[in-house]
Amino acid sequence: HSKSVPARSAARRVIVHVDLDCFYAQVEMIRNPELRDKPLGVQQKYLVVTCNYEARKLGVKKLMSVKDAREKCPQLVLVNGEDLTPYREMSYKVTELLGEFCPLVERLGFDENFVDVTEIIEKRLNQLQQSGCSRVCVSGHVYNNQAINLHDTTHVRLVIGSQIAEEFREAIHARLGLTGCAGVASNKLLSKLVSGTFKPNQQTVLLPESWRDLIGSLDRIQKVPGIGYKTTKRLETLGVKNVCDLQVFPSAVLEKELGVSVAHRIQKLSYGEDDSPVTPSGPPQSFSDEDSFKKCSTEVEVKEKIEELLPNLLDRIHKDGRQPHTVRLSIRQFSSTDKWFNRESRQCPIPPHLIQKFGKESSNVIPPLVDLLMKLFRKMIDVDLPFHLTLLSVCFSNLKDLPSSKKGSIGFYLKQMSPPSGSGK
DNA sequence: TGGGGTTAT
DNA sequence: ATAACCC
Repeated sequence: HSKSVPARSAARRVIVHVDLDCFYAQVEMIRNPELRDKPLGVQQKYLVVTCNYEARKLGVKKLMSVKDAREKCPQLVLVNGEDLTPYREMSYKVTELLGEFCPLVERLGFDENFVDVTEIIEKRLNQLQQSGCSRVCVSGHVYNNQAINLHDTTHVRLVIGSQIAEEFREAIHARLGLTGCAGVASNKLLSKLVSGTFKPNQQTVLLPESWRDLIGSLDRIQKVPGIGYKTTKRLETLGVKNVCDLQVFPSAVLEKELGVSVAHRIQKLSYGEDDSPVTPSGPPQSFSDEDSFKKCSTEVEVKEKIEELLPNLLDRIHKDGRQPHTVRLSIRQFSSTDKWFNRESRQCPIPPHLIQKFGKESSNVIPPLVDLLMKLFRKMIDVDLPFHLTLLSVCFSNLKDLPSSKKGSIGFYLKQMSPPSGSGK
């Protein structure tokens, strides 16, 4: 079936990137409609992590401190967003909805999804041919206002992609009440970059002839998705400051500094090339819950914090229906220099007799789990010496389906995968 | 800077 | 177990 792309050597994909507008703030406005017309910020600890457009007009920015935000905008309404449950739930509804259109949906964080719509377009092209219709009309913006050539089949396919993107956004709005942006292009990198070009609640398609302009519009190299903080620092060492520098930089030198794999990948990114597939995310690989604080310096406090984190986590695991086989405890220790980046963790298998208890309603898994986690804690921290933690995190991973005998509410969106159809071999 | 996630080594 | 990346 997948080998049915023979002579069409331009076997180009069409990818849609969907990016919800100020997601947490939108969810909060749905939860409490009175907040609709007010400047709203979502607060975690002393940060405003996101805010609605009312607030942005008044000068509030993402990740601004609460102090600065209130100075800028005294009327700002703040809601606490430290419990991600409502956002996580809405996030999966969006992914689930996109999954109704097509199986290739990949999540990126809570508010972004990539959808490979190549196959949907293939079907629509056939329908169009059969009905003898040659009129196709673009939805939303065309990057650079580039003229569309309807004799160019690549253009036509991207235009149909723009129509599908419009349907995605309409469905998300009609069914979930959320607005967002979309970008349509031939790969994930470009679709993501182009989705941000017209900003709230709009969409943009990139035609292949304009990729240079899109890439060239990136003022800093870290704006390339996939080139992060560390790589940027090392590129600066090499004198590579912008995307153009990276394009023409000698590959051999780059490989020596970053390794073959990274060097090759990011240099292709600098040409707008990205052959990474849209990988269906499916259900989560891990469940974690964390809390940060100013100071935690006794074993008793650590135990209390862990006990606070567990109920919520166990609830999520129970609703998921799968059983975790690994637990991890992560900490962040206070340090005046290098304040944010140093996390350590220890993990271990969950003993089988505890795993069994996970699904059970009445059983109290918490005390033995706390014990297990405190053992992990003592592997990291000598409790006889003074310590100063600023974060604790508990993560369950290595999730396995329970043996099919056990009945439960498998509450997840994963569509029943059709059993391996190829079977031959 | 929060409170999450993923993959590669 | 860590390090990099993403939001």
